[in-house]
Amino acid sequence: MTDKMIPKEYDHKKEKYWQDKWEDDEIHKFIDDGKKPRYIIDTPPPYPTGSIHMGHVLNWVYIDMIGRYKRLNGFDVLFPQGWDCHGLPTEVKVEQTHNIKKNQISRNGFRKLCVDLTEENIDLMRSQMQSIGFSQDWSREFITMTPEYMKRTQYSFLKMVGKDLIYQGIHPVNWCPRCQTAIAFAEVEYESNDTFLNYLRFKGLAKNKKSEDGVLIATTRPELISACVAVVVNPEDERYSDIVGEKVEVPLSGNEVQVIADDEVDPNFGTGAVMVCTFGDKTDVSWVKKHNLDTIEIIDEKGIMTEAAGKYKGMNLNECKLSIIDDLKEQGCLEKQKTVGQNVGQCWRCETPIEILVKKQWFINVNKLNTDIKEATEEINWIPEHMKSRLINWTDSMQWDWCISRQRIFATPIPVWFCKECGKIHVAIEEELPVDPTQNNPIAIDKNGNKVDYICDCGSTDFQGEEDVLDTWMDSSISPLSIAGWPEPNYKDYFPADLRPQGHDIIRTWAFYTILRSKALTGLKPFKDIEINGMVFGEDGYKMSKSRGNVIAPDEVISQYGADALRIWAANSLPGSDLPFDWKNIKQGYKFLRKFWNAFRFISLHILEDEIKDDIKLEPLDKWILSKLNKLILDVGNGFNDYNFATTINSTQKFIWHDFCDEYIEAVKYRLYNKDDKCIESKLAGKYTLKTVLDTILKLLTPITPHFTHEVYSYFFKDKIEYIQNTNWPIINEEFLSRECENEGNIAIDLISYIRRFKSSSKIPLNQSLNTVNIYTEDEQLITILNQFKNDIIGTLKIENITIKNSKPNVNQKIVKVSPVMSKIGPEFKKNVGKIVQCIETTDPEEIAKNLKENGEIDIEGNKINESCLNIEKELVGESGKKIDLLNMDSLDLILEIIR
RNA sequence: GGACCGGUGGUCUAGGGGUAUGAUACCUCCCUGACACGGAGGUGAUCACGAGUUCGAAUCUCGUCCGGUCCACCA
Repeated sequence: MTDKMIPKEYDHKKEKYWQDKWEDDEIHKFIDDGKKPRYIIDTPPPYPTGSIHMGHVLNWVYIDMIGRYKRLNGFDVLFPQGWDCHGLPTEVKVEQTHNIKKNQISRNGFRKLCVDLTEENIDLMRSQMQSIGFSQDWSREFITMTPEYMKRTQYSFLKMVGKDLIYQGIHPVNWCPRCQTAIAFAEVEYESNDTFLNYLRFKGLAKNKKSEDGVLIATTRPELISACVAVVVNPEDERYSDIVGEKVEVPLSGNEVQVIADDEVDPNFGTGAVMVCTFGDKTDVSWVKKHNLDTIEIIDEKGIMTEAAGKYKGMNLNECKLSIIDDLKEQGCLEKQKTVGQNVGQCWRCETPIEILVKKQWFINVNKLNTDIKEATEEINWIPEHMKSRLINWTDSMQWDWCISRQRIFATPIPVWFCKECGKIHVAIEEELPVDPTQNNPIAIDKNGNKVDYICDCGSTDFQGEEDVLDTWMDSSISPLSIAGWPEPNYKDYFPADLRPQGHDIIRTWAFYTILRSKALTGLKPFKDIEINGMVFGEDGYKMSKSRGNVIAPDEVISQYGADALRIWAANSLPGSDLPFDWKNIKQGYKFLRKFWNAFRFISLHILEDEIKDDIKLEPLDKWILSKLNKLILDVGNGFNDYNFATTINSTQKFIWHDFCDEYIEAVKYRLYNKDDKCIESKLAGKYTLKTVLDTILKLLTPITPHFTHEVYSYFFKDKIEYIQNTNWPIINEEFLSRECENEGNIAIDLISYIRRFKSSSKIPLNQSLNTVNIYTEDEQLITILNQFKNDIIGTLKIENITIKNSKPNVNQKIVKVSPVMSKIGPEFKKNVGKIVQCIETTDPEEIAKNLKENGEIDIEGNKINESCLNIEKELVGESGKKIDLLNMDSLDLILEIIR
């Protein structure tokens, strides 16, 4: 042990010192020499917004605990950190900051501004992560906007094109008019609000009677009326049976459309007649396809009405809606308006309502991969298990292919050119990656292996580079492949990853896409375990969000209570369960560390000067705490292996605070302060035990509170730094793992706390000695046990004289109550329990006790009940001497006579 | 509308066939040679509701209500 001054109080400000030391000494580096088994973590690459939030803290504390736990268990851990850079928010931020629009400067210029902003944000977030003590190997950092990462993303595109899984096509796509790009279904979120359902009269054009009234349709989107291509009714709906097949006239536009029948129409909604517009929603798309209807492009990319809208051209959607409603009213076509609730799909990044436009886009053929995805999903170990069904459900609900092209700038370019002569698509070759086709012409490799200009089959060398870029999820969905070094041939040494930790909000995106890509590119599942963490709620019980004003920044907590306290809060939870933020829990963690620090200071006073030897004769109480310690090693290990973090931290805290500090340390103090040479052995046993417990629990706590344990551990050494992170996880010592030692110790602890309580309630100061304690019991086993613990009992309680007598004191014990022990009686007597319990409760307790004493059991209608099935409450009766207290313990069958 | 998770002392929580764990808050007492930023006690829960299975249900089954999350979506 060191002679360094140990401060009276633990200073969490020292956390920074350890973070820097770890970084300088690279103790979290992935060695990769093949000497240790590898453990690969597919760390989430967050979007570089500039600050991390409590959700990140929860997710990364889990990752970090596992990483540190695995390192202590002899694994070579790859814990990289990535950044998912591309995407709209950064573009928007750049546009705001520089007050420009993306089209006002060159693509490269705009891209450069995005890169600069992203780098700044990564720097900020990296240092915030370090301030929580996360143990990433920063030499393995990956950034999706770097050329080397983009090369992998583009290569994965090439590979999937080669497997016929990617195609370009003209399809309706979800379109964000604000971002002016296509988005995937996974990026559409639904918001509910109220709107008007408008009832519009379409004039019938046939000459028969039935069609005179035409048809009344109900729509929430009258602004699309000029794009109406049909009216649909349910084939079973008798109201419309005569008009099906007839033509009707669309109000305002005057177009003639046909009334068709389709059983997807709900006759009970609105009027049971629907106008199909291109495109109001997803059902419109399917009707257009099914009935081979026209499409009328009425909205442009910016959400402005086109030529096809006639007089409404140039208006935005809302202006158009108001104007059309006015005109409909004027013409008498609007028969009524009714408020209805609806869910509007909107862009998940900017919350603008999405439109469905028909566009030429790139798609991944999801249907070809669905079976593979589900197969891999089943092979993966989901924690918690029930999260698996979310992915299965999502996969089953896939209707459209994944649209992977975006009409933006800051993203990985799609490595494709179009021949300006013949229009043929040319996909880049591996050798020219990474490439931005808007900046470079395609190349080819000639017979001699030299790079030459690519010539189209038609002979042209004039190419138009694809301006569309890839969906950001195309970058992040290869993260486990990228960290494994794919497509290097040895990537399978690092793939599939051992662990994918992530939130449940991105199961349908990140988890789904990663599994899809991994199966498509390698045929393998991307990871073995997927741990899904819950969301962080504010103190008010709702999801933390700026709009609710319930956000607490991690920095705020760290500056007040330190990163370890924050980590304890996060660790006290389970994967899959949402976790409310709670200052009380943070403080509780902080208090725990303070308590442990004080215990450490006490221990250090006693193990400072001596060499602690191993071959020592332990006292029964030492064996008691050591048995509990070994049980703790088992529990904590199981907790980490099963991702049951709450159990881990709870059982550790309970052990340290109560078993160790409150009971063991108190009971062993007298030995440590004893100057008598005769007691040297038990003193050394105490020191050995204290040292062993301290040493072990530091290791058990290191994954959770690494700063604290490194600080404490550093006092074990004089002039050098040894990292506890570089030691080994404690091995369970089977010899000490003994239920018997624990039970016997519990008896002694019970007795000690009972007498302590007596002192306390009798207002005797705890450090004042007791003249005499006589223990009376007729239980011989109990006598043996108490004799073993005699010294510790005397010492702890400062008892001058103690006797343990196999007899009764000169008083009477009265049996006041006998009650059944259900856990014993239940399983043994099953159906007869009712009678037995009733009998016990109605019989005089003294009589039961008498029977029990005489026969060793009682007989209730043939059922033999012995003492272990009964709880016998006794009371002492009789005069106790003035200075003598007689106590009857509930939990142990003994009587105490105490002379003060 | 569908799926999943949950409803346990004032608050949060463990457990998941034998009447309940811990934390926090509150109350009482105690400065004992690591710690009053501590310790010892105490009050406080018919485990959402209803029915069923069982000798016995917080625990299993079914139904209801409430909360949360995800998904779908009606024009």
